[in-house]
Amino acid sequence: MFLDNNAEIVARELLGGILVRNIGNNELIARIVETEAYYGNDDPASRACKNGDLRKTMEMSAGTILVYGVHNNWMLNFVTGEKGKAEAVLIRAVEPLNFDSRCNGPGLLTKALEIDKSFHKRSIIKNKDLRILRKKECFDIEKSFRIGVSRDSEKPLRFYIKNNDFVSRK
DNA sequence: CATATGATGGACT
DNA sequence: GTCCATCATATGG
Repeated sequence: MFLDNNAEIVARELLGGILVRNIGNNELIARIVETEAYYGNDDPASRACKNGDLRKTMEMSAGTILVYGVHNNWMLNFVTGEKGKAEAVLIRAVEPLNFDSRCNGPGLLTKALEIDKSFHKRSIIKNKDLRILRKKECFDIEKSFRIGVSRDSEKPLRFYIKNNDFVSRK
C-alpha cells in the first residue's frame, strides 16, 4: 500500500488524490492539493516529541487516521511508514470538487468535511465515511518549508500542486 | 481539578 | 507582513 512509504514520499503521492467524505446521503469529494510530512524523531517542528498520544498514534500502522486539535481547529493526518516509525502526513488544503466551501487550510478543510476527533485512530483503509482514492494525473509539484512552525528541519517538507488556487499559501 | 500550549485563521496595517 | 481570540488536549497535583 502506498501509505507504507516514508512520509515524505507519501506526502508527494497524496497530492492529486481524491478524498471522499460520506455524510448521510451526501458525498463530498475533494482533491488534495497541499500536504506536509511530519516525523516523531529528529523533527524540531513536530509536537510528537512532547505529546505522548500524538507520538503513539504516529507509531501505529500506515493508514491510521490521526486527528490533532490546535486552537479550535482539527487537523487531518494520515499515519505513514512502518509500524513503530512515528511518521505522518498532514493534509493542509483540498480543492472542493462537488461542493463549495473554503478548504485552503488544515482547520478549514476539516470543518468543511465535518471531520473531528471521532475519526482519530480509525483506519482510512476500511472506513466507509472517509475514503481516499488515488488518481493518475500530471502536475508540477512545488515544495517549501512547513508553515506555522517556529523551527523547521533542514529540508522542505511541504508539498503542493503548482499553480493551484486552493493551496493555503503560495 | 488547574494550567499551559499551539501543525490556526481571520482581521488588520 | 503582525496581532490575537479561543478551546480541545496533555500533563501534573
